[in-house]
Amino acid sequence: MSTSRPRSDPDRAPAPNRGPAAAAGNRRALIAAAREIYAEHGPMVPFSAIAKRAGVGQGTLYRHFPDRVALVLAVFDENVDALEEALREGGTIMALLDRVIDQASVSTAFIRLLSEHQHDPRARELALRLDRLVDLLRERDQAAGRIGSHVQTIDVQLAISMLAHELASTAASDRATVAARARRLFELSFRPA
Amino acid sequence: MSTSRPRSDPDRAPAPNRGPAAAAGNRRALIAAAREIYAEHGPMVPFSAIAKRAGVGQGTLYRHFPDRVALVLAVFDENVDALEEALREGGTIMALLDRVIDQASVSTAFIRLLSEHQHDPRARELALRLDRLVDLLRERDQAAGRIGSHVQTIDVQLAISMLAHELASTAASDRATVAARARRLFELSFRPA
Amino acid sequence: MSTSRPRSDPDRAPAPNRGPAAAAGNRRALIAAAREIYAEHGPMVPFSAIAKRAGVGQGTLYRHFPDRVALVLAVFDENVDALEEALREGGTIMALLDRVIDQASVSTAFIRLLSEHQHDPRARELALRLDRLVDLLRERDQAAGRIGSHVQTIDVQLAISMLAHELASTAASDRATVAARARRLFELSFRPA
Amino acid sequence: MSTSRPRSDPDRAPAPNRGPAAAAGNRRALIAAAREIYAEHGPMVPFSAIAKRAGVGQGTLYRHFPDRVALVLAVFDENVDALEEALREGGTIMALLDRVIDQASVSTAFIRLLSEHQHDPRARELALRLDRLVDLLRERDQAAGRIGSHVQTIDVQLAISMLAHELASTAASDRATVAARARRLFELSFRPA
DNA sequence: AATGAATGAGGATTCATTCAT
DNA sequence: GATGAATGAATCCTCATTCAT
Repeated sequence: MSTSRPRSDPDRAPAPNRGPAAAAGNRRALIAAAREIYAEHGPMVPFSAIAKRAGVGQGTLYRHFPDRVALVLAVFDENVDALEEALREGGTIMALLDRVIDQASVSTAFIRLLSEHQHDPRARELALRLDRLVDLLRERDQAAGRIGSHVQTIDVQLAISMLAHELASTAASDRATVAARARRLFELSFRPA
Repeated sequence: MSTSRPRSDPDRAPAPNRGPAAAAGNRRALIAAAREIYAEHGPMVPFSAIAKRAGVGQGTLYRHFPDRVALVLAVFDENVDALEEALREGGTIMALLDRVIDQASVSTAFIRLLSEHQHDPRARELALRLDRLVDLLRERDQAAGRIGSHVQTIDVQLAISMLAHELASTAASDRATVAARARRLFELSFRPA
Repeated sequence: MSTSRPRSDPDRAPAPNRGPAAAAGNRRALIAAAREIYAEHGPMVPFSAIAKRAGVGQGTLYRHFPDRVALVLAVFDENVDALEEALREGGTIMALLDRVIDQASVSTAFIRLLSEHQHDPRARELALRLDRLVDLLRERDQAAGRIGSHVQTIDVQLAISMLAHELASTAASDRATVAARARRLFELSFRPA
Repeated sequence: MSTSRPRSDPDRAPAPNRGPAAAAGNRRALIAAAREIYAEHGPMVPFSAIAKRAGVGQGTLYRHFPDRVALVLAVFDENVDALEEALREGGTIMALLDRVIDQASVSTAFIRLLSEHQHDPRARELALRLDRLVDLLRERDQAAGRIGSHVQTIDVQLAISMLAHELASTAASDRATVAARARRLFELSFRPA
């Protein structure tokens, strides 16, 4: 019956909410919120839940990310940044798989997105970045004899995709076990003859 | 306040199919419709779309299948029947994977169901039937030296699950290619050392 | 998945279900089922629940009672028979109230019906029978000095109606208490000055 | 499969009323609409009818009142405010009954609610407010000799409840007559010995 | 005369998206 | 720039009623 309107979710630090500085902060908060929400509830959460978790209004969410695609891409974009940074020097295919496993919820959201919006140029571009990274790692692994010469880039991409999908539909409690099993299967697939 | 709820205009087109004979036909039609719809649109289609495709009313769908779980299970149940029949004599793990590929859409709907309703006894029971079949094939393959002794039943189950998930989110036009690639990966995983 | 169709609710004796003898039996079973169902679940139960409870098909229910009105009237008709029989000789207004209390669920269903279908001639006729009984009792009570001369037939009817309504919306566990309180209020209203 | 659910055609008629100012107005409009609708059609009207009457969308109704309980309570809450204000000084039990009669439709909706959601704390709390008012009036009436010492608070509550129920199921045209009759019955019940 | 399957309108509810403030 | 209220289409599900068998 109260007529007063609390502005933000109480369990989140109150942020300055105007001006360009705040705008950047909101963007970051939204991406962080999306990570959390996707990890907790999977990719089917109401879009509005992300705004609430970020402590901003719905309008703000839409201002920064015109649709779900834009948001998921922004989230995954950061992941690819991190992957590139971490793996460019000395990384391996199996280390990449391990990362995918660690980031299961985000990976999944992105993989789902890719299958649903294969033709969205924003998605293509991000997928391409990932492809280039995979390509680099594969060549290096093969040169070092860590994986067989039969392995092609597309095989690794497929492994990543299957892994992400599988983890997406695995109960949190079983994820570690499933991840280990799946990892081993692909290790066998990739091993040198 | 009204206790009675009049629902429909009495002078409508006459309904053509009643009685227990039609009921069995409707049941079959609904399962067939579910197959088609799942193949075309994935497992998230409105429940009512299945009724429409089957050419029956919503109520008929609910009469036969009180919820989505019941329907998917009925559909997949038939698949397991067929799998058992086809593979009991002389079947192999890879032949089973090939079947899963052929039945991708149904397999997927079922695999999804399993992850969302892990504790539903109806789902458990059907999963168990599949497990037993996998177990049989694995033992036979190992005895014949077709797959390595490192392969466990759970590995095959995982392969099936990943395959189904992957195909579920693959555009129809790419499915054959993806299926072949994935199949090869698992063949390598399972090959004898 | 079973295709066999059990014909009747298992917790009810199987009745011969064809022919004129069965027809009368079904009619009685339906009325009895309605009593039970109304007592347990109030007047809002699905009509079909009554058929199920009676162990007959939906069609049979509709054959005997074209609508809810017809059924409720049939049920209450029996009650009025009993009331007349019990009270014609030596009955009193307060004894009538006591009966209404005992038959709370049926009384309620009827009272509700009356307010919703005031103009249905079948309902009018039954209401009239009740009115005549009330009238008889009131006159006798007044002649004996058991109730005041200010009491009119309509006052008693109103008391019955209010009592029935109230009990209809009282949790089963509180009904006895409420009934006793209400009874006392009307006793005071009716007492001779 | 689709993760996003596009809902509405983007080129539609522009919506006129947004923002917190309109929100308060809408809330008031919804409560007013509920009053009207309940008066006209009783408490069983589709929830959506209230939204339509208020001239707002369904979502707006649900935003303000997550369920029927919340709405009815909001409506009746205002009534209790008014009752307290009007009767705190110099009010009597019979004046309270008169008010209940005037507000029959709302009283009914609330009384029904109480019986169906006896354990909802929101309902309890409001019921308690009413109880306290009844208690105050009863004591005062007894001190002034306007009602008998046999009258207890629960008797008055019961009278209110029965009155409300009765009026709920009385055709509008008969309500005044019925109300007067019922009022008199309770006056007699309460009068000093 | 009985059966129970079929029907579909309609109520409850959710959420993607827009936009006045 | 931010806010969050408003919107209504769409989905789920229930049941009164009909009617083929």
